[in-house]
Amino acid sequence: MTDSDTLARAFKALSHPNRLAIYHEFVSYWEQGREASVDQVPAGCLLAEGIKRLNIGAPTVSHHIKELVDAGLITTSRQGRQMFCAIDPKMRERLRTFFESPAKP
Amino acid sequence: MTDSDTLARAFKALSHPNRLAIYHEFVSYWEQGREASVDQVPAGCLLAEGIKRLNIGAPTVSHHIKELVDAGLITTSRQGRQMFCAIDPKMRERLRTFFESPAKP
DNA sequence: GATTCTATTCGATAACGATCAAACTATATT
DNA sequence: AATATAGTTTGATCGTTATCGAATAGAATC
Repeated sequence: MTDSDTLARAFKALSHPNRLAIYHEFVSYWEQGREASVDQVPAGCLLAEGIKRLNIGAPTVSHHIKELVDAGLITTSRQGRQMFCAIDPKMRERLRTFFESPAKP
Repeated sequence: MTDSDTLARAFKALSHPNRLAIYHEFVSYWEQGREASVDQVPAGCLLAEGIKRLNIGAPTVSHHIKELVDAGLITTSRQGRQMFCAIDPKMRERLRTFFESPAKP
């Protein structure tokens, strides 16, 4: 897959309002945790407090998270029956530089 | 439209490889032109040399450009029968800051 | 081991989007 | 006026996707 396709795929993952909201929720946790050395966010916050406002079901959230993972935007791990999601800083930085001028595609 | 929807819409416009390529072509021209005080790019480059490699027809290019405009990523103007496209620097900057950490959504 | 909790997979549906060919509009050239 | 050029609109097709309910899987708790 070309670098251009990688970018397009990441943008596609962020192109849906609900998925963008989920990603942004993870970003918030991630930034809070930087000083506390916590870089992983329980996905439970999605189904419980966080994403409940989105009014979408669990299968849909699962689908969206898979898309974010496949696009390289986040990573996941597991502990027990909970899933943990973390922002992938490399992809985030790659996307930031794309919008820099002069661009480095 | 909320700011979040604005972002999602911009990402959607960039989520298709061909549209991303078109946008990026405009970015290249825009950056070259900065020193030369030229901030507008002839769309003719699309149909002629530039976008010909994409192997898509004129109606599709027109559709894609409209999407980029509607998403606020570029602006267009006209001189005679030619269309001119220019990057919208504000939206570009807005997207760049979205990927900054800490994020300012 | 039965139940509960968290997440995933499956199958279906309904909406959306990329693309094209054909027809059309507007501008420029002759 | 006739023709050519640049882009748009329309209508259709075909693939993709967001979403759900139901069923499933795995892990913790009782």
